[in-house]
Amino acid sequence: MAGTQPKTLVYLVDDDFSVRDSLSLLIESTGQAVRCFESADDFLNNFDPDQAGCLILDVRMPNMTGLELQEELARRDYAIPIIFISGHADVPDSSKAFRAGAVDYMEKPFDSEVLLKRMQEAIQKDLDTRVKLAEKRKLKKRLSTLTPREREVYILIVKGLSNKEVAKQLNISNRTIDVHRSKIMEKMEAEDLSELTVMAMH
Amino acid sequence: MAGTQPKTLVYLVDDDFSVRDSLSLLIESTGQAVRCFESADDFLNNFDPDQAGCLILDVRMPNMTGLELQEELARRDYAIPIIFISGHADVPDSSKAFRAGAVDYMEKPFDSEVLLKRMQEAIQKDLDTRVKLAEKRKLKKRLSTLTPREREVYILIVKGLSNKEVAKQLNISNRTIDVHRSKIMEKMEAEDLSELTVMAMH
DNA sequence: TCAGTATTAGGAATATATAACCATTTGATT
DNA sequence: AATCAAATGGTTATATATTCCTAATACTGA
Repeated sequence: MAGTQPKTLVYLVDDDFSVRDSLSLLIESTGQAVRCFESADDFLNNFDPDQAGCLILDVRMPNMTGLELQEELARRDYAIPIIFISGHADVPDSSKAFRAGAVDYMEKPFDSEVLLKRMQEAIQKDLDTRVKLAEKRKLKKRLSTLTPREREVYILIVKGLSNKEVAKQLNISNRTIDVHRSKIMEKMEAEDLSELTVMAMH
Repeated sequence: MAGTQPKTLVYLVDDDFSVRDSLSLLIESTGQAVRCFESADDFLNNFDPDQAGCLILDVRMPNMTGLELQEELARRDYAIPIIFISGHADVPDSSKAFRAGAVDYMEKPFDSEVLLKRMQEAIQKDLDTRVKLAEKRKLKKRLSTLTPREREVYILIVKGLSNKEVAKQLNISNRTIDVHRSKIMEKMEAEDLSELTVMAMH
């Protein structure tokens, strides 16, 4: 089938070939697909933003470091969970990574079991994030189909106002609110007020 | 006035007197109240769980370490934001602290400005958490006043079912649902269905 | 210019929710 | 035994929401 992707993909970025080789073998032994990159730029030019998974990232690399790549991804609003691997103890780097949302920051050599556990955690985190993001986008898309006036009415309705109160607030007739309301329910694909209220909370 | 507390309080736990002395001076210079403890046990025996603020915590201490204190507080469901200060670079400790929710892990000597910034961030985080927690408790308390049957009806109502549908589902008359519904709205202190729905989402 | 959409509004019929009365049954507490 | 809360149900009336019809005005894009 065209466009078929593995369910999840682990990106592994490290300038050291032997690390890429051994880690990719380790990860693939669990049945998890991996794609290796030898530099941050290599990753930036070839990763697929729509692919769910996680990023295992070396801290020290020539040109762009792992932390710089983390910053760049944040600038692009690409929130893939990152597990840092570092050959040298560096508390400030670790703090920076974690404060920017890293899943973990592990020193080499590290326990393979722990890495695989973190990897699973990171992948699950990404899947959860993507589900929520998809929901949000769907709602945003529906919201964008509302006319300006409908949006005004929408806001007042989910605040809990009755049609009558909305009519008074906007100084137009009840009948008009009825029309707006039914259009809103239709466009937002809501069955009832509860659904609409839940949508409005995101 | 009896029971008056400073708005926020910074707990400072470090076995080194000179650190307690200089840091408490630094923090108090910003107008922020501080309370010092020379050990984790000293803190555990004397802190006030109802006091909003944050915890600045030394990692290495005799008896109970900072990380052990963090674990103990987690066991007690006491989620005060923690800023770790450490004299020795230790990436595994840093990772452990962050993964357990620490706000930061700073190496001595550190920039005073950064510490004060983190402190403000941590205090704000605690205030936010406490507001949300208070909301949750309020709703939980109201929920606990519902009878079992009312709770059943409540769940179906916030799912978006109409009274009629709830009646059919529970196989009782519409009238009874009317009664339950009005009791529920009264007990939950909700003005309208929207409010009830919002409450149910927490 | 024509077609479509947005915003406005009325009437009428139906469905649903809310409030104010009522009463019965059951089970627990005093 | 008396009392109370919980759950049940009925009647009546009013308020509100939903759906069906209608149509005027204004603005926008083909």
